[in-house]
Amino acid sequence: MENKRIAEILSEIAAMISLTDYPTAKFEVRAYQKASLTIGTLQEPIEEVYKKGGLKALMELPGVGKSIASHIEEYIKTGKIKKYDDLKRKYPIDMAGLTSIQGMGAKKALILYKKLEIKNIDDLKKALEQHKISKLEGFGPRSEEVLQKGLAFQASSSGRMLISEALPVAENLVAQLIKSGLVERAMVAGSARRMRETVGDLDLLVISKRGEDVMDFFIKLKDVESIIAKGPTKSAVRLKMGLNCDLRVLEPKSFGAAVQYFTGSKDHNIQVRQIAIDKGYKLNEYGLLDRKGKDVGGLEEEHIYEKLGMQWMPPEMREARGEVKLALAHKIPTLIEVKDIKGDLHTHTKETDGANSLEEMAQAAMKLGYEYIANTDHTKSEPVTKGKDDKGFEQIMKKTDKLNDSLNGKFTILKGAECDILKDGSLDLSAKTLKQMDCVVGAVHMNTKMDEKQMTDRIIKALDTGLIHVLAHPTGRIVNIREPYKVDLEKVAEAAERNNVVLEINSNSRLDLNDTNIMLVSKYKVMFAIDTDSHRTHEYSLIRYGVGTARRGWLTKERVLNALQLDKLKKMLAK
DNA sequence: GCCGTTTTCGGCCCGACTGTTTTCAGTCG
Repeated sequence: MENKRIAEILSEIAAMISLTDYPTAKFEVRAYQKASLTIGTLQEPIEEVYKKGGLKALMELPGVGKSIASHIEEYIKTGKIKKYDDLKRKYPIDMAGLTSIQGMGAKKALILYKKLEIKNIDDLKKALEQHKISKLEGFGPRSEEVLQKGLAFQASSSGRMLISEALPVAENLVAQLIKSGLVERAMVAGSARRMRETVGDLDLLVISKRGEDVMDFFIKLKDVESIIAKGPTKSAVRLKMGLNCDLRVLEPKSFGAAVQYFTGSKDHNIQVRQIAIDKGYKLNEYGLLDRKGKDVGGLEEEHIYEKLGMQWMPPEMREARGEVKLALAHKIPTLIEVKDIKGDLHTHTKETDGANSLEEMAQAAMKLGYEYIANTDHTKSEPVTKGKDDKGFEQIMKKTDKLNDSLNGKFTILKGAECDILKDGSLDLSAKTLKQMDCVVGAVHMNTKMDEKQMTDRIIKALDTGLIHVLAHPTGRIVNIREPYKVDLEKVAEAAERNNVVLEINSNSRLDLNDTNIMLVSKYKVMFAIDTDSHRTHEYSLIRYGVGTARRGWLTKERVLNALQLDKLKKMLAK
């Protein structure tokens, strides 16, 4: 799976083009950035897209035209892109790495390269330590401070990758192992199976009698960058996408115990092992053994838990947050599943910053078996997104009515907006416009650097208008990129309960609310909406990560608004 | 470089903020 690498190359090309000054450069930059975003969020391996439909299929991706499609083709065929290599010779800088630091763009990176020969993050660190940067023209002590902070934030999140980037790669590796014919079973374990929001490495398990052949096959896969260790039962490799991956080959009789063991979490396993000890057993990755060393566990993970007097529980719950107690009491809740989701209440179109038309978004949702979506394009305070004013939304709503008529009730587009909650807690559209909408998603995007009380008051004031149905990404964070703003979530939940406002679990790269926040606010009588915040049709597939996050927060479908059928949903929204 | 109720050329999101300046460039959203 080369999606991440290709996305990175495209974005690096964009950065390098931004250093040139021919007239159309800035538009080219945007084109490459857009294409990078498309490939980066694609859940299907780009090689598969190409294999199925060739160059034409690539060109159907939003923002990908003839030229970028042929670059991608070149990469799939040869592992190289000439345009990229040429630019790289001109600018031998780790653009992707350096520009990933907040406060550093392509132009600054170029100056630092020319003046101080800074090529990568390590060079930057050294230059900062020696305070060389503040002495440069155009830079000052504040510049050093900002970059220092950017580096620190990056270091605190580095090495762990967003689940929606990591899991498709893991699943693709599993698919290749199964396809090889060398294994009887294969699966993803570890934190990826538990749907943790970020994962530090990938753990794969297979059953096979041909361990050495499996390993030979595994280390030669195209995804592998280098081999860290290789043996007949355990190998570890560095993947090109930037994570390490462990593969274990097991005998069938150990599979259940190994799946349990390697799924974790570590703390969960410690608790489970203690129960095994209390019952006179020994539990390890090879089996559940009685005092005589006889394996009594059985072949599946379920058998292990059963034998210990516990109910099996979804991997998402295994974080030692009380699930072991529940399992012993046989009170594990039935968690929400992807198939329970009936629609998406937070979507964008190319009217603002999306890539597809409303019709395309609706068609794609229908294909998934959804009953409805809410169209929630941006409002005017965000010119970046081409955000619309009252007039703009009147037009969008008219179009939506027409489109709904043509759909004959087979599918429903709810009228809405992702309405900015402004600095003072007021809303970015008039009450008159908002009252005409079925689903208003309120969101904080700007002026996020206020203190906790100010931010909490701001959000509560917005909720108290009674005009908001869903509070989007309630803490404003983006995983690995932006920290949450300071806000008292419990007070917000209290206001949400009072105003019948639904709290969002954003499935996109925000994963906001996250698992612990969901648990925190669950004690209030609030509903949740699991949305994808899709800006292109294929982002609907991110729903599994929102559902995974909800499951990590122990949510059942009864608490999820968009698990309701349309008529019931409408009644709830009307409240 | 992409894209098309403006359809194969000529548009394409732009204002706020910051730190460095002294009228602005770079970055971010």
